[in-house]
Amino acid sequence: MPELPEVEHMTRALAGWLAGGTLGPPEARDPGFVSGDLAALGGLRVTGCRRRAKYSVVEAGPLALVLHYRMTGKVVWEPHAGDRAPRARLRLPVAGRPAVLFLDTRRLGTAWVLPSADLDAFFADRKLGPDAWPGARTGAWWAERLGGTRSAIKVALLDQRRVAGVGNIGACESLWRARIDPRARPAALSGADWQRLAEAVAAWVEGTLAAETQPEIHWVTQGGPNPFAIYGRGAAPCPRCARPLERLRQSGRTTTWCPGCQTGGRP
DNA sequence: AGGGATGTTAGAGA
DNA sequence: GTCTCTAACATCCC
Repeated sequence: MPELPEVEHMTRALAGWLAGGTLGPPEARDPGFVSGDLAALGGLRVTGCRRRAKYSVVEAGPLALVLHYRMTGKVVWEPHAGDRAPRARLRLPVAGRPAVLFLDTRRLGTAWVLPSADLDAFFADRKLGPDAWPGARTGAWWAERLGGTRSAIKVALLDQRRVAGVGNIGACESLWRARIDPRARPAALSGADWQRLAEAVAAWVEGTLAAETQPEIHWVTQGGPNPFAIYGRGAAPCPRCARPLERLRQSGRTTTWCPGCQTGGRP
């Protein structure tokens, strides 16, 4: 599930659980998702936790642990109840504190242990663009980052090389909030469209963060009402104009949108 | 039962 | 180089 705000939330949780603590010997179940010398983390003191795009970075002096949650990964505190045995499990003991677990039922998530000095190269290899949040992300900033592509704006938003952190939900929700047609070509967007997009992405990130009230993340699939304005709502009436929502397929991903009020840049 | 799902990556082809 | 599509990863949910 995790997109930028969920990864931000989990990274903050990691910081609260790990910062200043001394790691014990890590243990991995079905460790094909881990690369690098996991055991070497044992005995190191965690100096900081930070997020880059949809990655969490745990820095422990000379070594860093990088986590990517893909579709179903998450981090929790031990003991942890309620999950069926996840396919992937990485346990990080912390002296005098509860252990931290990285769990992933599907094992699509990945963990890397690498020298801290190699972090910049690690992210450079992935060709990630600048983070969508935080920072001064004005309409002009978005126009510069995405304006040079001929792809539809929805597809451009998902391209992590242009701007990192926006996923399928964030793209759909932000375009709806900004009243931009997901099929619009970036060249067709006005300054006002870009400005609304800038505000919409920030509102999506900050609203999602504000909705997480516990250190352990709450997953949409754990039940409860759909928290999104339009994502996953099929042909329900648009919450803004009441016209039935529609779905599109763009570059292999489903776009939910409202043809009634998402008119910015309309082709 | 089958299809789709919040992500990334590689490869093919236009 | 840009862009699109497909497959793969593995599991769950409708």
